[in-house]
Amino acid sequence: QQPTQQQTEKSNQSAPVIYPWMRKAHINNPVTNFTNGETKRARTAYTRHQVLELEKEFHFSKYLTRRRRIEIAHSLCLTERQIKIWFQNRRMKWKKDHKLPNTKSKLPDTLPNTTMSTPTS
Amino acid sequence: AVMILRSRFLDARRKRRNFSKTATEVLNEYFYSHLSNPYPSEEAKDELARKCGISVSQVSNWFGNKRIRYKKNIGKAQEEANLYAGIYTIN
DNA sequence: ACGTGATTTATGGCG
DNA sequence: ACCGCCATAAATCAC
Repeated sequence: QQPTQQQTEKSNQSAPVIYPWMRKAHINNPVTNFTNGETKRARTAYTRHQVLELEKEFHFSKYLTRRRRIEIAHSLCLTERQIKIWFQNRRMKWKKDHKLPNTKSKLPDTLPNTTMSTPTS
Repeated sequence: AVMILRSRFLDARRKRRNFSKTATEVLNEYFYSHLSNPYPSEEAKDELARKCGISVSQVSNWFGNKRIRYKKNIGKAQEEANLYAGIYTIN
């Protein structure tokens, strides 16, 4: 067990730089992984039933009243916060799906000049 | 049961394809030359998307995946990817 | 089987 | 104080 090597090789200047963005974030309610000693963040996968119901509700209305949120939370065994966040995420997804995938040029109109050179699809 | 299988057909990720080699090269070049802060601005994403022939959200996906997967390594084959930026960290 | 692009839960900042 | 939007993290899916 003597790694008598200091790794003073030529490839020395590369790896060890750790910038702040590389640190872990959001490491709460971790799941104890014994096999590797790793501590992973738990990400609960909602059941098909839960998603189906949420999806139905979303189709009915994109926004929730406080009252409705409480009802759904109880009926699906999720927290109010989870319901709220699910709807937020769902709205984001809806926006992504719903906006035209191509020609996202946000140029309003009123082109200053007519030098538009053949958009060509 | 059939419903379940059916829903998988409609998933977009079904049709997943890898980006072109040049696109990946462009993205990696940006990533490694901004290793200290690999968070492209909206304008930078726009330009990367144009250069790579992919959408802006695909650029965002790529950087999200890249950051997480880089972190999960730190000092593995990541050194070897240093071929891209060398030592000139522009940030 | 694994690599990689995409999607799904979840956080935090800001308005 | 609260809630929505947004960019992002992290895990996971699926080809």
